[in-house]
Amino acid sequence: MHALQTQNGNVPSAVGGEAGRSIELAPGVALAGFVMRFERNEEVFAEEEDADFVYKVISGAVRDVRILADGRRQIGAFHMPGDVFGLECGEQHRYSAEAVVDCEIALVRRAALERAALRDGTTARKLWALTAGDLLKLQDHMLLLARKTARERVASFLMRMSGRAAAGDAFDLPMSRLDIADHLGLTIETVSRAFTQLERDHAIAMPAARRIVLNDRLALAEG
Amino acid sequence: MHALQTQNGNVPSAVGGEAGRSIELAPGVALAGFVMRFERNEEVFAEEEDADFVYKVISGAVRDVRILADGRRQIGAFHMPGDVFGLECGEQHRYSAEAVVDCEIALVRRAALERAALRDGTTARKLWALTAGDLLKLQDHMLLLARKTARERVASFLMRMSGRAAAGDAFDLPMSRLDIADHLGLTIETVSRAFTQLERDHAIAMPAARRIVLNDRLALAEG
DNA sequence: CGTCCCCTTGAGTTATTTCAACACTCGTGG
DNA sequence: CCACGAGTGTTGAAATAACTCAAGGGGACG
Repeated sequence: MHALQTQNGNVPSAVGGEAGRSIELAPGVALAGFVMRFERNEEVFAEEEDADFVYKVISGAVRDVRILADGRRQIGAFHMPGDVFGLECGEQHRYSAEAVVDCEIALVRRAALERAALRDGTTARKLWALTAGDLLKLQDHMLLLARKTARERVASFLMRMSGRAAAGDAFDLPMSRLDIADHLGLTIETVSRAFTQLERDHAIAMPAARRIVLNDRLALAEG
Repeated sequence: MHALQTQNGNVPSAVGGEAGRSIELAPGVALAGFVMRFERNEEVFAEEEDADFVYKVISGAVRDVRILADGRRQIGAFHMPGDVFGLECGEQHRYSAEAVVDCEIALVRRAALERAALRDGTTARKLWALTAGDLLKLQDHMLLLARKTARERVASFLMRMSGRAAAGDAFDLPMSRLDIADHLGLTIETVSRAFTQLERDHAIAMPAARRIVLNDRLALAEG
């Protein structure tokens, strides 16, 4: 089975004891689970795989990926530390999830979560709130994909990835230009040019390709 | 308050008795509600409005709309008869909903639904399933917006709107080319050209601008 | 030191948008 | 009955944003 044996033959190492470490999936919703390490580019779960677990990023970053028949790739979202992902209402995952960099990820059995939700209305509501939160984020992203220019898409992306970083703060992007392009519906070249252009316009500084310093005026470029 | 008094001063007419008509929101989840008529282009609810009701299309069609500061418009989804919409986890609607054509829409008080869900785990799960279903649809739409060509977007859209109609069947689109464009992230001209092109290639026939007859080969154009 | 991977940049191409004109339908009112 | 205007859809021509193809730079690592 997958969580203990990935398709590429790796055996991700369990950390913190297989048994009963408490994982907080939402405020006030903590269940027994365990933590595993995943290497850069390792698959956390695959499309069509049974959704037996729910996941939470402890450290690192995760992308979820879907592929069109002819190879076109789309990254639906990046999951950062603290984010819960892979929570499905149906029986199977509809997309695959991969570690962007080396990760620690907590796993909770979905069956346990479902039981808790069925017993307790408050837990059920928080579960629903998780899915509803994903929906809200996706709605914003849809607007970005449908109506924003390349420059605006990259600016919006940087604003989101900066998290609580203020103007003047530096932060690191864990993902490659290709990942960003596949998330924003662009090509790597267009993403690269947008970065260059934002830097030229003093909306950001780039001490390194993946290290970003924000300027106030980036917010204006968001559209 | 909105459901009884819309922003444009109209008073939508209640139908079937204000009190206690039973509305089925999901299989096995039926609550007391009432039915109202909305005219073409009338607002069902507004962005930022308190989400006091959950809605179900009885007849007609509804679009949900979000507007960017500079006027760019995006239609997140069309809701057809049988679809539930406007179900929020938070307190406010994040987008507005408008009648595409004259509609009959059932309303259920959200408070009643929340109470039912809190009491009964099965109801809570079905509520969650509704939101999760919206999320799945939106994920497909995201892929369309991010990675498909204009022709593929229109073909995919027609496949979805055709519902159970088979090749050779005709069906009517309730919405304008502008609505379609704003749903697919295109301009009206590009949408119009894609229709013309699909007809020229015998993927569809168009007895009228909004009346479509499918051909098998439309599926190939989907991408 | 060489190789691989990732990122950037330039030049030419293309899909889509923009701007403009025109056709069609449907009410309304003369 | 016809003229008129508003709303909607189609088409053409020019402009442009993003893509494709191609080359080269730089860091990490064996």
